[in-house]
Amino acid sequence: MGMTRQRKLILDYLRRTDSHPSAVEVYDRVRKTLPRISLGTVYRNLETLRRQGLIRKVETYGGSRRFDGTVEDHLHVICTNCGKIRDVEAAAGIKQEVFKKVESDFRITGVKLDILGVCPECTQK
Amino acid sequence: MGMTRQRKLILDYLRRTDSHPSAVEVYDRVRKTLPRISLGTVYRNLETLRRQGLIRKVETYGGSRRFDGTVEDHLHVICTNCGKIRDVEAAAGIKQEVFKKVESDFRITGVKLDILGVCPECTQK
DNA sequence: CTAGGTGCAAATTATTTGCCGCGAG
DNA sequence: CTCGCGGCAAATAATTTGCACCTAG
Repeated sequence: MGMTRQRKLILDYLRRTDSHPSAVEVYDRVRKTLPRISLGTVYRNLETLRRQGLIRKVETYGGSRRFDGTVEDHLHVICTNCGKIRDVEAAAGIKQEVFKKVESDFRITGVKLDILGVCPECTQK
Repeated sequence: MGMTRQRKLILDYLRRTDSHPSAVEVYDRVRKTLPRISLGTVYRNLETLRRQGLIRKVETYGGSRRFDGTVEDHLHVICTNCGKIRDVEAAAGIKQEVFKKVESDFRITGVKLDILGVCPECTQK
């Protein structure tokens, strides 16, 4: 089943970086190897890879979506100044604790948790 | 300080509803009273009210932003099927607990926490 | 008066989609 | 052959902004 050259490049890049790039950043990067690839192809492949569970989509607060080659459950800290996203060490089971404390008439299926902060570079300014 | 007719209408509506409407939903509603109001004005006033701390912006996962007339800190549960947003009762200090357990080289300033679930209406189907 | 707000329309930004043609199997 | 994928460009969707006029304070 199709793992085309373009799709493989995108996946490899996401697995190799920890910068949680946007679609356009993936595009710019992959274009160095395949100069004729289109942004539409990048978007389509990102969605395909996500459906296959090979990458994750990272929602941001205001900016464009980012993509993450690490699929294991982990937390992100987002710089409220420049939008930078990094992985965070956090006590295991932190989401489960929240889970237990919520009451609702909705059938609860999950918890969306992000840490907000200011990155070292932005703190310096 | 300017609290125009249009701005007041928008604020009143947000305070009266618990539906966390989008900008367009606010627009449709306010237009019943002021048929010539523009969507641009709605967006501008929503931003102004937010800066004044009178309303809050609610980020969603995929859809358009929603607005909330309740400014006190509280949690949202979001229906992953239809996007409906409701307030949730939750143990106080739940965010502080998360806060304490996070380690990062970022200067941590906050925690973004939402509950995901399926609303009663969508569960029935 | 006059600063800020408004309506309107056009611009931006992010993302998705239609079409057509190519190339691997 | 033919079917999925890719490139390109146009469409959508959400939000923002420039501009000229208007209005509340």
